[in-house]
Amino acid sequence: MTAQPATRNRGSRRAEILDAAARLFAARGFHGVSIEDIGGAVGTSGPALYRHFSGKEALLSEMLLDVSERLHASGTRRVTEAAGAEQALNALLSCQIEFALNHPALITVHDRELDNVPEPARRRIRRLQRLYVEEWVTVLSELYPGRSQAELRAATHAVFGLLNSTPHSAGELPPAAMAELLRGMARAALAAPQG
Amino acid sequence: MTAQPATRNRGSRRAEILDAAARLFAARGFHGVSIEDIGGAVGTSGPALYRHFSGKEALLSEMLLDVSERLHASGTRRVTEAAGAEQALNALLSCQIEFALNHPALITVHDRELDNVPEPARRRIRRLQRLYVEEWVTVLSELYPGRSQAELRAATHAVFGLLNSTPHSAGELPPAAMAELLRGMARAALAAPQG
DNA sequence: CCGCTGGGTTAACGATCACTAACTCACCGC
DNA sequence: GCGGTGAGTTAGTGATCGTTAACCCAGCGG
Repeated sequence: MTAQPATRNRGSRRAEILDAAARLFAARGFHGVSIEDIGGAVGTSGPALYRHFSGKEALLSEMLLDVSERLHASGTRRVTEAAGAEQALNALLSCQIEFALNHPALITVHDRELDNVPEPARRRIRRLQRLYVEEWVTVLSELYPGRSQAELRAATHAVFGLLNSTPHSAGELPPAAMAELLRGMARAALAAPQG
Repeated sequence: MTAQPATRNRGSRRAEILDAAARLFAARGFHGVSIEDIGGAVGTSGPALYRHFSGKEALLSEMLLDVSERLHASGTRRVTEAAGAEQALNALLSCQIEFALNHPALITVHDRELDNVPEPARRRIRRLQRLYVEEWVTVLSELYPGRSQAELRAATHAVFGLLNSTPHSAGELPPAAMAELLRGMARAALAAPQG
């Protein structure tokens, strides 16, 4: 429980706080978690957080901005590296599945607490989310021409819901099996004949 | 806006409050909504709610219990009426899709706010949710023998996530098209070859 | 006309919360 | 040794919240 008291590497405390806060926010919601709860989860008590973050909302803002940026950035990178739409879709699926399996709390907070983020950051997060969705839609419309953008957008959100179900079925299957199950279900769902 | 002041049919006020509270809880979370917010949404102000509910947690309890009961009851009814596993799955899908399209706020609250429900009611709600999932698993294991219960349970949660994505893609498609899209995606996802 | 009941009001109370203030102290370059 | 800085502490403050109390009043059965 007691961390090494000396020689903490830089910024590791911030990351530790963000991690604990993500778990608490996912479990009880932003307003259901107090500053003291977060402090207690990292071994300090209460207002010590203000040495690292300017406030509770700033903490949430940074958390969601980081998630949106990581998803969007890794999505873009893997898509441009891919040869063809088929491989691009596989890359996007891998990204999202890996994230959903390794960071279920962040995934949960990411699509629940956006409107507790104050305005300057909210717009940036929403923009990154929109760009990420459009990345999926672009790949899918190349892979399945003849289907409308609206339909593909709805299908993308549906696949996100499917993949992000991991917090609800934690422990049912070993992670590798879960990853393959989700990948197969997502691919089949996207390839389903429309209407 | 102004409801007829006299001759309210019995209990309509309770339903009105539950409806407004569901929308608010879905938008801002249980702890992000105050009693005054809920009162204001139904035209009264503040503590008038205590004429209809014993408290804020009781309101949430009744809301989630009602949702769980409706899902489980209609699921059971439609499954026993169905001839064969194929039709049973279709019935379950219809139930869940209709509910997800017509009551997105209730769906959202139902899988977010369970642990804000006090203990006596929480166990009942969890039990109903578990029975509902087992209903799906039973039908699916008849339809796809050779797949483990754990895999089918994870697949069921994944399909719930897919179907309950409606709050995220509201307005992308007309409701009928959305229903057919979701049905097709869910069926394909469930029929996907495993691992 | 009276009294009851259902549903509403405002005022107040105690708890909790985010945040600030004032202080402490280990560590580190010089 | 010594000042400075990063990171923690406790005490306190103002706001907000859930809940209760006390009061009000339309409608109605007798």
